[in-house]
Amino acid sequence: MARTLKDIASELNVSVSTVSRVVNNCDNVHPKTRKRVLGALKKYNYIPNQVARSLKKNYTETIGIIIPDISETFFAQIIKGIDEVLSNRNYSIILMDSNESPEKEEHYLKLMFQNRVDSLVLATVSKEHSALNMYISNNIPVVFIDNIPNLDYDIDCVIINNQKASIMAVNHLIGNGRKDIAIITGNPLETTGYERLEGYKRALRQNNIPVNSNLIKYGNYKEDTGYSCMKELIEHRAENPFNGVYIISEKMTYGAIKAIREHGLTIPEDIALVGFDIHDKSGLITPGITSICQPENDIGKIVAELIIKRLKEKAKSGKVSGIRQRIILDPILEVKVSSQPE
Amino acid sequence: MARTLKDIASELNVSVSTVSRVVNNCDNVHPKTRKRVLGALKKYNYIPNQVARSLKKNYTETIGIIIPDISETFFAQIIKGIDEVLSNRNYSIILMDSNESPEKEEHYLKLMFQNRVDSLVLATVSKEHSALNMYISNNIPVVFIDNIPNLDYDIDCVIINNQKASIMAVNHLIGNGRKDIAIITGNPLETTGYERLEGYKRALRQNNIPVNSNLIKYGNYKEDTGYSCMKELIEHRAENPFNGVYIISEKMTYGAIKAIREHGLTIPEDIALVGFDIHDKSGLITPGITSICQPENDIGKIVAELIIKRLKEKAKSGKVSGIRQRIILDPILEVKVSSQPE
DNA sequence: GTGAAAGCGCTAACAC
DNA sequence: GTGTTAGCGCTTTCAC
Repeated sequence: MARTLKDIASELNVSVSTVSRVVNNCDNVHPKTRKRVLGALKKYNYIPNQVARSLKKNYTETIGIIIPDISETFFAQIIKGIDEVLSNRNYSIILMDSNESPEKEEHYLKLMFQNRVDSLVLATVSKEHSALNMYISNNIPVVFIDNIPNLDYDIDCVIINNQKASIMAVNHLIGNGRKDIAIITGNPLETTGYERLEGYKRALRQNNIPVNSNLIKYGNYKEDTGYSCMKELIEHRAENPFNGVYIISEKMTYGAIKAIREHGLTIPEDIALVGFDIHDKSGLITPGITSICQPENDIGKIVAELIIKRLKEKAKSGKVSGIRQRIILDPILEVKVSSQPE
Repeated sequence: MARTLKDIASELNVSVSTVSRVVNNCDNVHPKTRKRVLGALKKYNYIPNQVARSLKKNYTETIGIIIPDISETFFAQIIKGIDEVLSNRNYSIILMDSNESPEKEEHYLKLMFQNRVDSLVLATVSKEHSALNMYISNNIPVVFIDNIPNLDYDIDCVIINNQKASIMAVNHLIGNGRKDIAIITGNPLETTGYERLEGYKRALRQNNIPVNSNLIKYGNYKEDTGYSCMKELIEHRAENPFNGVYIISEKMTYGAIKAIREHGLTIPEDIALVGFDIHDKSGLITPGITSICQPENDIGKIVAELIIKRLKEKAKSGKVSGIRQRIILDPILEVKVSSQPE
């Protein structure tokens, strides 16, 4: 079973093109012939070879996704959103997990290209984006999520307003009576780290609170740095007191909470806390963590729609045209107990 | 940039085969020629077309993974394990999320085959496995994880000892003084649901505790059924009292806890609880949830190694040979507060 | 309405 | 050590 067009054709004494026409539902096939062919297709359980098709048609109906950590709910949900839209159109997803490593990301960028994905979704962790050139110069649409690179050409991206997210978080803490607010942010050379830090500073300034650089810690989004940054903050609490903290990633938030508890401090009494991307639908975490959340499913769907649009343009005009879009969604502040007044 | 072998060849006035030899590091190329070709390859930033290669070589260096829910930590971690091993060997992963739907699974099974994946990893949610025939009859190795199908031929799988998992969970509850133990399990037509339920019954019998079918509830692994099953249990508590519960999936555990809290009951005082696949490294959930855990990373790596082995066999003998392996790993019981004596 | 044939980009057997 | 050639399975143009 599942042989080639040729097999089916010679079985029925028709030409491959006729069989191909039936497979692809083209007209100009006699109803009788069609019926015969359809029968044989069924009988031999024929399934077209996408590889051959791709080579011929010069597209693969495949899109690539490179993300830093599939086990982060944020990315998993985005993938689900993309998958929902794209799988209906018979696209397949090639997924690679860079594990926060720029080297792996670069390797994967090549591997994806080698696979000739029609389009790429990238949550970059790299500062160096020369490997993207092959996509750009070959007219392969790239859509950025989460982090966006600093490039001298326009890009498509679907992100949230990161400054706004921070302003919401910090204003909320201030509104609840906290003035000495620390932040655990990401690498400021990445847009997410940078923008979220900027928003934090802006919010403080707007409230006439001086920015204390000793209350700014830089992690790498992973749990252990959330832990170590918080530990440092707590250990220097005498010189640099704080009673609120804002942490810009899911896993760092977990690590930070762990550190706070280990030091016998309580949330929110000693430290009011706002996290990021905390999904605790069932309310299992006590106290409930106030968090900035991103509309992952929307992001995924919008990414998919944008890709479809770019691919259509390309099919029409031969190249990715249209003005690149920065689609910026609003973050959501989910208020729970961790940030409430004492 | 990134053109074809032909382009490079005509640029240098050599044949495509020479260029191909250089690209593939074959010998029988004059060092001088090699150098020239290498230079051109670099200059034009040549990246081989995997699609053409796949068509010619009759394998794609691609493996497919179909799972029911990428946002479950269990599956995400398995994928990371597989990826770690396979990406080093230049394999790419095509991922599809069936979202617990048998229809989607079947569709994806076809789509994967159409993509001519070299091998398939499947966590099936279906009772009907005829779509697997195309893999079997075309000698494409399939490795099952999590759930295994009831088929009349041998299969490769990497799973945990599900009966043992339940026995550990139930014995632990009994050891902590609970005798009236409920279970929220999965569909008993699936092996995970069935085996975990069997283990539960066995453990009770071994302890001379009668099985009360009113304390057995069937969910679908998702959060809302964990919630509704627990609700039912609690509402019929007068007739069918219980003071311990064992829940066989991550998300159902979350749902169940939510229901327990909403009814004003406490864990472990009113209900001692053992969950499944709960990863709470930072100890955020209070009380800490005692849980059966699976060694996901190991599972992923073993799956990948098994695939490599099968693919090697196939390369050698032309077909997937060797006796199919059921690799059964031990579950781990992580004891926290939720199951401790009052 | 149908078939013949070229060709997508590559590999590999064979010839020289 | 290098080139020529056939062909992987398919789509599509062009004849008829």
